[in-house]
Amino acid sequence: MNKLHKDVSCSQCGVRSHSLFAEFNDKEVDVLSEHKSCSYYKKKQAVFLEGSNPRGVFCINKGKVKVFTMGDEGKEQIIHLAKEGEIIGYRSMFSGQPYQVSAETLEECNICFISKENFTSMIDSNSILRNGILSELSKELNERSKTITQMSQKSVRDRLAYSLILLKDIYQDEDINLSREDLANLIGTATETLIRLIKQFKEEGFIEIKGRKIKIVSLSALKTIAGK
Amino acid sequence: MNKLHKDVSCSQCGVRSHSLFAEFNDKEVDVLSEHKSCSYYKKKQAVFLEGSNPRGVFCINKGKVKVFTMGDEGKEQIIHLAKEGEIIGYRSMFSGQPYQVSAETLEECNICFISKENFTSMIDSNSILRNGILSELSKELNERSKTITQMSQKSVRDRLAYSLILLKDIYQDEDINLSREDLANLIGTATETLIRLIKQFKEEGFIEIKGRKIKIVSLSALKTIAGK
DNA sequence: CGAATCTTTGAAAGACGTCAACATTGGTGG
DNA sequence: CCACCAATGTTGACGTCTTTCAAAGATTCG
Repeated sequence: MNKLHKDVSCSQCGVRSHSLFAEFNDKEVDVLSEHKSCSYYKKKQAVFLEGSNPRGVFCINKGKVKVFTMGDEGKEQIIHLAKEGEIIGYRSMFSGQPYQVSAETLEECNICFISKENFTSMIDSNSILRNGILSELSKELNERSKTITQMSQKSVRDRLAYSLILLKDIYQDEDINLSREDLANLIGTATETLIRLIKQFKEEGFIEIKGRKIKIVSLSALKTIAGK
Repeated sequence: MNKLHKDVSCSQCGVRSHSLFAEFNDKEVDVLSEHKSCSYYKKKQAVFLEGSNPRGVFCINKGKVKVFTMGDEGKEQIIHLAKEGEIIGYRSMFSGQPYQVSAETLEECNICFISKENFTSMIDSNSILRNGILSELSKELNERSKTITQMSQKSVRDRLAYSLILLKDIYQDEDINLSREDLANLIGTATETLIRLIKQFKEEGFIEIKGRKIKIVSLSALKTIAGK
């Protein structure tokens, strides 16, 4: 990716078709495009911070972002991994609260910004977008219910299997490329415990390790461990 | 409460002012009232079931309801406790999925039902309700993020303290009256572990026990344990 | 009053976190 | 381009929190 970032027009944006803006007509896309601004983010750069006030939403054009909260003892809990096409940062916007989570890039990213005013006016005038957002929020709520249940009822080993399946979806054909610490913070365990379990999975032949990168060899085995 | 339940008019409903319908004008309240139907639910009665298809939303007029998922091994995880004035069951409705959670009364309840058609048409025509729902969904999402973090980072003891604080809010001046199993399923632990910790809290003087009922004596001590 | 359900206690095993030491890696400046 | 340092990853040992199983009390409700 070029460090000298060029604005991408929304009409040219390859990931728009997978986003909440997929159903926009040409006119709406143009309006959107006029009102957004794009930025290049380097790896590990903050997108927004827990406690600050939302000024708009972020649309990921390229790259992956982790969304996390900071626990009382300063340990991160990763709540969500966002990839190309996803919009982040709108939840707290609707509730009028400061951000309850932080977002940080996991790799180099292009991320567009749409101001609160523009976004809310789009919602008011566009029932498809509105319904898309309601649907999205509802699905996320369901996902988080599931995560809560997992956290409280499943062993770390089971959760690792489950998370690897999730990550497969996010990284597609690429190898999974997260720091051990991030992976541990996603699963909700200590880094050392995670490392031991990764080793187990490798020895059992479910995954391959190349440095920090993880390649899933037997998705089906992982699914068996992860449960439903 | 009388088993022979009488329909309450929404205009007469004492808890409407704490609900999403608080901002409705007289006309809107009348429309709402016409389209809803009320039912009496006995204790431990199902309101809706995980896996079934949403046909509308439920507005709690009286009583408390637990919302929970069933983990792989058949253990409940309570996601939320709903009380008077709350509307439940609309999340899956928006996402077009079957219910991902079940809801069951914790005590005798009066619960009104509003059909999907009526509810969505209200949303479409009423931007205040719409924004209220967006705000509500967002807040819940934030709460669940916090719960995930708690589940993964806090000890059962800390979580018990936290949950008791929450329950104080729900039961107000009444004593907390949940089965040990429900309390364990809220906190995400085994019933036996919960019982041992309750005993500890009693011995430490934070709470009093009267049969299954729990009375909070020192909220501040619990807050210290629960953390931020 | 008795059956069923809920609650409590004990004992033992296991999962997981923490601490400490060591190994490896990747990025940076020389 | 290399060498070095800081950050990241790995391993071992140990303690403890939590679960599980089993069984005995206590309540509740018909």
